[in-house]
Amino acid sequence: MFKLLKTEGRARRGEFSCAHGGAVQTPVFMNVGTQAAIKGGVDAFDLREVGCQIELSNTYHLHLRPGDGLIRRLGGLHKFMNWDGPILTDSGGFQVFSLASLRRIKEEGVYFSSHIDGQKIFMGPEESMRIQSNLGSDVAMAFDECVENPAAYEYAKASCQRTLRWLERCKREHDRLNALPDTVNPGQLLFGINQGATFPDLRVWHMEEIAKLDCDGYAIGGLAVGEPTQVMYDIIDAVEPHMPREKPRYLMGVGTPSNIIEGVARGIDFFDCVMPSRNGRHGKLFTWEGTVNILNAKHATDDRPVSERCGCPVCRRFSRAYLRHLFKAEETLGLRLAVLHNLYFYNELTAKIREALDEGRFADFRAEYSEKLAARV
RNA sequence: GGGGGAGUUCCAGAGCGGUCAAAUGGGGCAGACUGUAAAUCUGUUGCUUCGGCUUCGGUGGUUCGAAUCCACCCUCCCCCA
Repeated sequence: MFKLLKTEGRARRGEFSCAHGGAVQTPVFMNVGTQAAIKGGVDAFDLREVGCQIELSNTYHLHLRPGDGLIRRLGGLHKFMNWDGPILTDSGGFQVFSLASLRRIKEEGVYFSSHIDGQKIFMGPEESMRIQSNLGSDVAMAFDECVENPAAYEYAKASCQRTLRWLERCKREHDRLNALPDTVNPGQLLFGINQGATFPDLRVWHMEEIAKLDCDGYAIGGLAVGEPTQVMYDIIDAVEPHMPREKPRYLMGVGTPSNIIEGVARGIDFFDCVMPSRNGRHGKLFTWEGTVNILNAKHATDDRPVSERCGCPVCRRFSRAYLRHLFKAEETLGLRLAVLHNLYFYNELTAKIREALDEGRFADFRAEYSEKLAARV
């Protein structure tokens, strides 16, 4: 399921397989399609075009609309969105954070009032597992509480203890569902999620506890939610030595191109982030030279592509002037092209990281790009 | 020819004696965005050597003080002939 091919320092080069993917090459960036679509008008065929290896969708959102029962009846999420590659589903734990004003947390689970129509929705570990089972994703994420930073120590402690109890319930329900005769994807894997806010002792304790549950992979959650970047790196440094070496590690929701390089350097294999799609829709384009704001006046007459060294379908065909025009004219084609470019960049970034690892020069790669990619050009 | 209405900062459009460099939209310029309630949100938008200076169709006037009141002129719109 996960094969560690090579290491350089703490950085890892690996291969991950699941029911819909022979070998996902890691480190990998998962392309985010929350509602079974990449925002900005990008579909499953486009995902192939931009080099996506694995897609991510969301339990809470698909449960609300169109409903996981419906998706199950229509043959599962892969068929529904016509993506036959690997899919990881986030559990709804992030919505405990992002929809904080619309929910109440109890021991049994979380009571949401739907952000769409206010309807009362209960989601606990078992519900999240059932929904993800109905979706038939290849990797289900444990239902957790993503705690906002900065957090009070006592709250973070009680929360990660509860998240541990929830993981035990997730595991039990997940195993039960996988064994049912009519399960959509009986090969579905389960990843546990580490929490503990910015407190190294909580993080390490929690990681050691969840490691005992023998999940198929382990994620670090609850980062990039308010704390300074250096604190995020420090927490990864603290937790990583306690993560099972032979299992994939996923840093949830992260991040900027340089966050990804720094995450790899700290032993992370999987990443996901809305940044390439959201920032793309907002006119911010990632390149090897730094970030381009295509809306800036200086691009109005620029006939060059967004990046001379980018091989993406957008840079091969269109100029900065044209892209800027599309944004200014509010043509949705602009959003689509920007998102395609950014996803291509993120997928290429991880491809280059893998290449560097394969050739034993990741340290050089990191030194060259980690800061450079944060520049604005 | 007669009657009525209107001209405000890039645009639309408030303001109708001082608290007006002038509301609010739009446009322009810039910024934010990290397991997506986000094609969203925020700032800024006359000039300035930061003391002030020049703006509300034009000219002249009333007033301590005018985008706001008066006179004439210019332009545009509507109705009647």
